[in-house]
Amino acid sequence: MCTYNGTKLNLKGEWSTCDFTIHFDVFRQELLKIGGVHDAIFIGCVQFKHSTMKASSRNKDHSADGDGTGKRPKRKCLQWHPLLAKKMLDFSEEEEEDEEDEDIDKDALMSTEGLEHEADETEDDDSSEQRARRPMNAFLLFCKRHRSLVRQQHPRLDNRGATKILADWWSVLDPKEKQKYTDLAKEYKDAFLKANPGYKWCPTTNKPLKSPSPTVTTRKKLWTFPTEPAKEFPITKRVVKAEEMPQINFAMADPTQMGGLSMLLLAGEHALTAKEISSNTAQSGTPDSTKQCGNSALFQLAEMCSDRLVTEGVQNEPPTGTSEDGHASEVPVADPGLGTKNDDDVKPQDWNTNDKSLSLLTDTSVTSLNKSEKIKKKKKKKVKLESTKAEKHTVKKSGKKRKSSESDMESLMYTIDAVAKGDWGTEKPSGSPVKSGRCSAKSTENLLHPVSSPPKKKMKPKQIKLSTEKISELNKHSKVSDLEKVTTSPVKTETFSVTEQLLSHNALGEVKAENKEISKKTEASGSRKSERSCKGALYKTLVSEGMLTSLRANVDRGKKASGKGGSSDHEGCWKEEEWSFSNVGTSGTKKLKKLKPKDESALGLGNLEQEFAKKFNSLPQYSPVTFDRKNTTVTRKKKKNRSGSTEQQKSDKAIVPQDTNSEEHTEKVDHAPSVPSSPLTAVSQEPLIGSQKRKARKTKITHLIRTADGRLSPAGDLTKEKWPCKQEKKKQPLKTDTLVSGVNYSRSETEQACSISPEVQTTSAIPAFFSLAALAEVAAMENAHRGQRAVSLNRDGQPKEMAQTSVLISCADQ
DNA sequence: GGGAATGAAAA
DNA sequence: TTTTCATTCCC
Repeated sequence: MCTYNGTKLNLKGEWSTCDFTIHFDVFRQELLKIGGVHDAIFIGCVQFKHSTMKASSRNKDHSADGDGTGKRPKRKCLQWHPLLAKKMLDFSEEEEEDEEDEDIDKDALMSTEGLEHEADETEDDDSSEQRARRPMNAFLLFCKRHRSLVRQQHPRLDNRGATKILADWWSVLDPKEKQKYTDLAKEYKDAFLKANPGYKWCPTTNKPLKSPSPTVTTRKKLWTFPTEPAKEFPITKRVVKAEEMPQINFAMADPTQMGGLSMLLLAGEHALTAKEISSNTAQSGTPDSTKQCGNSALFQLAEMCSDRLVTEGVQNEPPTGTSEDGHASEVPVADPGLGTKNDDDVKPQDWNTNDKSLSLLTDTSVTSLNKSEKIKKKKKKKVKLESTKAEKHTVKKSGKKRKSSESDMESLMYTIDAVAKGDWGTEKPSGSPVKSGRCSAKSTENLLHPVSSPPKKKMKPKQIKLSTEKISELNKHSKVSDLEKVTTSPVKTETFSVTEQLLSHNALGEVKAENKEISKKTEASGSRKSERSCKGALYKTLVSEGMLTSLRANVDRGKKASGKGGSSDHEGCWKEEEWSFSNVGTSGTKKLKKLKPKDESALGLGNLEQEFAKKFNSLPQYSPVTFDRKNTTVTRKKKKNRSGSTEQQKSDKAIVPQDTNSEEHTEKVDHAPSVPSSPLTAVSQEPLIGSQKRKARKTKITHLIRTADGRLSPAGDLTKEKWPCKQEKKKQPLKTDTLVSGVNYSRSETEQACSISPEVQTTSAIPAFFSLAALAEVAAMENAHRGQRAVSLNRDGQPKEMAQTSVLISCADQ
């Protein structure tokens, strides 16, 4: 939640989870210090959250009552991504180098808590919300990878049922295959632990502590920096501040949360360095930090924005006098130094710096007051309530904003709000219902953005305005204009074009129309929007992206749903969803849609993240058919107790349709040679683990199990039978069945790229890729044209680059 | 917000 | 041995 001049914005992020409270003034100050880079980051952060998150701005009242209009925010905890580990490392390194510079900031910013947290490391028990999420275990990885398949196969099945099936599959899975998942899980875990040294799975019982300020949700920094010099710094100031302003908890975007953004940036950097460095340097005529190096346009933009903020931002006074002011004065507004730093190393450096700066801010900024975190549940509830309220109030706000010449911050806030809400678009004036724009997507979309209801609209138009204005203004303004022009305009167009293709025509059309209108309006209102325009453009793009993403998800869902209702699985089978990769650790942070084999760009990205993504993707994905058959034949016996019903369903349906599908898709999928012919081989001997026992206990109660002949028979005691069953399985060479259908769907990237079934392409593939690509482009802000062409032109069906970039960017999806 | 699964880690 | 929590998302 952001608090700005009494207005609170509630940002909920699916992937990011955290609800954080930001005091905007503080934030601004921080930005100034940092030199604006953070601004961009912040934006990005918001953006990423946006897709699933909805934010609403509303008046302070916490007391919202909730109505659970929408779905609850899915996660509260930050998700951990392997990439974070790396980032952490980088950060630490840099930090040491830069210590001097940062020391000051740290002192200023550091809060005692922050220190404590550092010591504690990521796991702050206090703020349960902020805790990094546990890395997924092997089974979860398996579930994640196969759930979609299960769901496709059994559209009517709810998640529970799907989970059961997955469990069945898992139980049947060949140990070797399992091992793959186990290994990856371990790898994730290791990386996670590395990143979060002190992490404890079970938060200490601290929870009971209720924070003094119940309502405020404080965000703690989740991640720990391995080497934190800063700890030593006194933070008294901060503390005082916090005390003074209990409400104002300032939390900057942290790397963890920013995952998406960071990715974005990284992608941008990469792209830039790879292709455009020369051009950029030429363009960036500005003496400032940006030039020399091939900073990404995004950064430049950020800086520019920050500068303006500095000048203009002064207008907005921090409501409460905080130490920040002093700091602000102390620190040069836009610190060239930072810029230079960033500039020096194009890729990694920028990244690191950004992270670093962010991290600093976060650490320091995080206020302790609210430490006592509420239990997640409570928080969630709160969030919901708040969000709902926010929505309600949204209208008011919008009205306000437009009227007065808002400060940049306001505009920013609006934008954020809009983004958070997911209002991309439809612009209708606040009063009018949004429907038209969203209509197409809406059916499904509701699921994703339940909260966002009517009020959303506002933001979007505004953003659009900004973008348009920006462009125009840029033209006027000499400074950044060149750069921006290049970057922004293309971005815009790009977005739209992409959008059009992907999105429903209606929505697009409306959007465009709105844009035009908005642009007009904007011009009229005019004035200082240039900076905003920059932001706006960025936001807009982001928003668009988010929209695309959400739409895509919705579409998929819709298809599924439709599939459920009537048609069988054709649609669903083996769609992109199946292919989609979500970072294991991150949960939602990114989805890797088909990775293209080897893209240059991809290579650039090739960080841990990619590696992990690849690994995850490379995990064998087994055809449901295989399982089904197996289950029907072999497994049945085994399964004994377990959900007989589910199995039955499974077995019944699956085989026929699935086969067709599977075969169709077989093309794209490669049969992993390495993989044993039948992944499903019975698990020979696993000792029962706790969970198994637990399961056994439950199941013990009795379930119907299928016999080999397909009859249902009462299951015996699970524990006892379990072994025998498995043994049988094993021995019974399922292989015949399995082998036939038992194609192991492990999709190698190359394969995916090369062979994509026509269905896939037509149905789902396109939209997803484009959106991702578009976003990437935007992020880079570099040559929109470059990315586009590459993507669009790329023939294989899906632009490889796009895919990769998409992965990075589309954290929010779903 | 519960639930459905498995599993790792902690209590 | 039992809890927590990681994933997903319908109910």
